[in-house]
Amino acid sequence: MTSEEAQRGYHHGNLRTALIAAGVELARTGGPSAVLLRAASREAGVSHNAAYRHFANQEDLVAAVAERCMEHLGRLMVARMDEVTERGPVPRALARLAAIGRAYIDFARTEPGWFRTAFSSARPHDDAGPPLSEMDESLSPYALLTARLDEVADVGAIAADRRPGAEYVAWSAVHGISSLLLDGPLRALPGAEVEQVIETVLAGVTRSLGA
Amino acid sequence: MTSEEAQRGYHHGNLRTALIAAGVELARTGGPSAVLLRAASREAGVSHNAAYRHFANQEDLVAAVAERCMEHLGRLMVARMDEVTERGPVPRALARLAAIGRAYIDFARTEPGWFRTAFSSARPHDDAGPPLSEMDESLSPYALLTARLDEVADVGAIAADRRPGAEYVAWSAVHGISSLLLDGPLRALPGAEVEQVIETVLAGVTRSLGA
DNA sequence: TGTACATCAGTGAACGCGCGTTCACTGATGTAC
DNA sequence: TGTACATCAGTGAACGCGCGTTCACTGATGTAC
Repeated sequence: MTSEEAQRGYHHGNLRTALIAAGVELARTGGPSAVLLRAASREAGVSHNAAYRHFANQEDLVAAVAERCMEHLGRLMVARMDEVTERGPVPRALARLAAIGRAYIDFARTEPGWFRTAFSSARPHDDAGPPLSEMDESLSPYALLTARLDEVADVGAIAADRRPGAEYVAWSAVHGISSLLLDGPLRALPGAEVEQVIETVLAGVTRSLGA
Repeated sequence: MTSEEAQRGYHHGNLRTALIAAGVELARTGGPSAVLLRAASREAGVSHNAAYRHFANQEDLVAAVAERCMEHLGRLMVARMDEVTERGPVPRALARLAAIGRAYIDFARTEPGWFRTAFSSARPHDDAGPPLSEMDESLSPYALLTARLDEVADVGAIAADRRPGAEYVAWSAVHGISSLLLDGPLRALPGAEVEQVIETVLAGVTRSLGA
């Protein structure tokens, strides 16, 4: 049902998918404010009000595009995590944690439009209840981070009293440096210095865990 | 010269100041994208193209407004820092550092429009050369942070090898939690939990210094 | 002190732009009998 | 298998909106002599 539908082609059929794909491309270059109904329709080769058959309004389209951007981020994190080659349990767990942090930062730097879009309309994170989105939960950056921290705790590389709230410390640092490199006063920092700053921040996170 | 000018009133005279003030109010409610030439002119009670006598274009106005927002942030940081009552050198230095971090986060939460605007057009941070802006350097959040870290180092509460790059670790964590609370999945977190998260992050920063 | 003139700050009308959204419509697809 | 009909997906024209920016202008301010 889903897979045949996705193959059917544009002119009749999966316009919703096509519009989201077009929106993702617009977001890539121009960020969330470039995700316009008319532009996406144009890109999809369709009249500019056909979109209303698939989205209630522009906000709806942006939300769908944002979800795809978040998925892209999650996928990069998983890919980088899986590349880790360390063998010992402790080095491996720490390397996997660092890898997803690195991926997050790299995503912000190489795909700033997607990064900004992903967080422009993020739904609130609710602990209970059915998910508000259709996104694969295993690609959620937050879920990935939690799993990594659990891993680190499992191998005993983090003091028990430092596990609670560790998500926020790690996420804040990584999200913060990403934002500062994009929008902040670090925007024009030369490449070599950027590398050093990233290393320092990631090391700071590890250290704050008491590892 | 500057002070008489600033008192002269709107209708003839310091329209530039009036437009920036109007822009700051617009930014407060609607963020950087609400800082429009026509809206600011309207607010200042002037025809919508009078602004071109004082600003080259809209971007110019936004940059001026952003600078004022950054000043507001700096002022809050200084005020909170000066409220610290701790007496011993080490607790005092650490409390002053935590106070500016708290102020930064509080500013983001209570004045999200200003916070976003401040970072929407931040000029690159350059180490040498004349300042690109007219902003009082002593109100620069970065300068304030550096001074606080120096203080902490001076009283011996931070290992010498951890001082380099400490700005980035602290700033990233504080900026990150601020952004996540505004735009990220933490947006809808209940107030009590927010307090706890902030405490955890600030504690993580202190810990990462080895203090 | 008075006058001629340049300069400066603001006005009002107009331009073109692209957007979101709504309307009545058309043509294709699917379904009941 | 054929036919009538409902439903669905897309069209094309139009609306109103507010914006940035430019133009020729006017009236006030300041300055040289």
